[in-house]
Amino acid sequence: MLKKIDNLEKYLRDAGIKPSIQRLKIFEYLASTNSHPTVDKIYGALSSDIPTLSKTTVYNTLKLFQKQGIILIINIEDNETRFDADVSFHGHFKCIECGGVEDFPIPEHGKIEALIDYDISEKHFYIKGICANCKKTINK
Amino acid sequence: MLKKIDNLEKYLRDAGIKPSIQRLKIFEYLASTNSHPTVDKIYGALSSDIPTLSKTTVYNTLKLFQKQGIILIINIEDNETRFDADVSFHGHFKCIECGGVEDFPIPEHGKIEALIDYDISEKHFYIKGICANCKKTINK
DNA sequence: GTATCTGCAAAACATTTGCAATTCT
DNA sequence: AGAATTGCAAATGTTTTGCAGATAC
Repeated sequence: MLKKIDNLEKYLRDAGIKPSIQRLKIFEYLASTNSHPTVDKIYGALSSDIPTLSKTTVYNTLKLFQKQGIILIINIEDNETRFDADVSFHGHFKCIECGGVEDFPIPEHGKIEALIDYDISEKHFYIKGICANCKKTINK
Repeated sequence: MLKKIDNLEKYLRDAGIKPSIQRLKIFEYLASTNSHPTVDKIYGALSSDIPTLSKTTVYNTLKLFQKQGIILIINIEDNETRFDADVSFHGHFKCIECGGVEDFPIPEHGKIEALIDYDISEKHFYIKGICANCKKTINK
């Protein structure tokens, strides 16, 4: 769960990122949704708000955010890179019916870390299957 | 750990795959290495053996293998799709120094499944960090 | 002889790069 | 003014598609 950010400009500055309009809006959008959007989705969601926005800027910004550690890149499908403003360790569930991606908590992950004696910089866990909604629809 | 396959042709047939030369060699190569190779690596490794091999066939074959459930697609980096002939649940460790990907066992994964009440079709867990070898080199 | 499989060439798509214009301080 | 940021257009790289020839049953 992403913790509430009360001062977004400060949040970015503290991460070493100058808060331009584009950067603020991109992060704000990412933090406001739990849909784990792609570059295309982010661009589409903001281009009416910032008509001059370019995809290059979305790419640049997301790359910068990741470098500075305030977002995670989610690679579930090889043809679909998604982004998450919640950098705490949690699982991702992708529905193979509707394509949606949801979060789920992973309580006892200390045990997983104990399995590896290397230096860990990132941990990812994801599951694919059929979500509750699609399951209902299919059974009709 | 990939179980030993004594009759590869039968293994493919049982999975509903006609064992052409290309398919046999591609699976054989995938099962023989623990490097989790990319399409490019697979193609490069086999093209001297099968000079007429095309990348399209490698793509087609891997897609078929995945559909029939005898390989896994490993998405760790967004610009690098890797493949694994071991479809049992295990973790992947990617070294951010040397780029290598290793397997590691995940013993108590029943607990992870219990966290999700949806129908699960695939489970993936991966970690990034610095491998033992690179750690040694860096400390020099 | 009909189905399937293979592999070339072109197309499609996502991402990156070079660079000029813009913005910020 | 000087440095960083943005955004266009072109380049790159990977994967897919259309189709013709080869192979298998």
